[in-house]
Amino acid sequence: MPELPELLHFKHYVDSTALHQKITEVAIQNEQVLASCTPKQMKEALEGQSFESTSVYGKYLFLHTGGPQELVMHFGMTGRPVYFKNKDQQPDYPRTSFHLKNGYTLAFDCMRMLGQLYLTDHTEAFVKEKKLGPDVSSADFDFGTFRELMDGKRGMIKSSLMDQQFLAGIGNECSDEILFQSRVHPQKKVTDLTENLLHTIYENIQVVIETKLDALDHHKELPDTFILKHREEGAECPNCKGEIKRISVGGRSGYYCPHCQKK
DNA sequence: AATATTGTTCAGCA
DNA sequence: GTGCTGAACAATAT
Repeated sequence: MPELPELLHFKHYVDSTALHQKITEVAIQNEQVLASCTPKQMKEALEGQSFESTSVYGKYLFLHTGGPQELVMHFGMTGRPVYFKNKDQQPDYPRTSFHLKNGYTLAFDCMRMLGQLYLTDHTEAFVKEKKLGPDVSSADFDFGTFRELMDGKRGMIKSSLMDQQFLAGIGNECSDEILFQSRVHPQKKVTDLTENLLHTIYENIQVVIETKLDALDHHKELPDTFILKHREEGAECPNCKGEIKRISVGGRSGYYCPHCQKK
């Protein structure tokens, strides 16, 4: 679930809760989620520090401390940050918990344990090491950049959108929505896209991310015109009332409307 | 009981 | 090198 809109929402959540509080203890419930350090290193790097600010790049959330090391969260399929005080608000699957001076805890909650925590001393070096493409929510990500990148692609559009080393932040659900809004078949070859369609896709990347983020931040529902509200086989297409179909693209299930989205 | 789910990574093949 | 497929990772719901 966590794609760029969720990551930005998580950023807003952490920014409005867990900042500027001394970390009194780091409790590691499951070592498996530590991707680049030992429990000891994690504790030594963060205990006594505080989270001062956050930033997002693609599907990674960076929690900047005043110290030399910063924390990086990757949420896998089922992760989320949870800020709570009392036991009855404690999430079900905390894998690492950051206890704060004010009595609250910021937990890295991750049911399926595919999420990872990293320590890094440079955000930029981390992004480079992961070979991530441009973050699609960045102001630098203009149409020229997008078109130039697409020039070098030979595969299917849905796979390309989801390739984090190509573009950072778009996952399975967002790619389905971007392509539905653009009326482009998920398996259409990038080389077959016209300049016009490329521009439509580019615009819809922003529309989908902004709409999803707005819905998350303000507890609103997605518009009924979104395929994400009808994302199951046999559901009714909100545009033509035809049947939504499921296909496998790049090893993932893609949902689309065969009538509205032609190759 | 079998299958699908979300994201990443890697092996194997064209 | 690129792209596609399938598997593996974990745990849950249907």
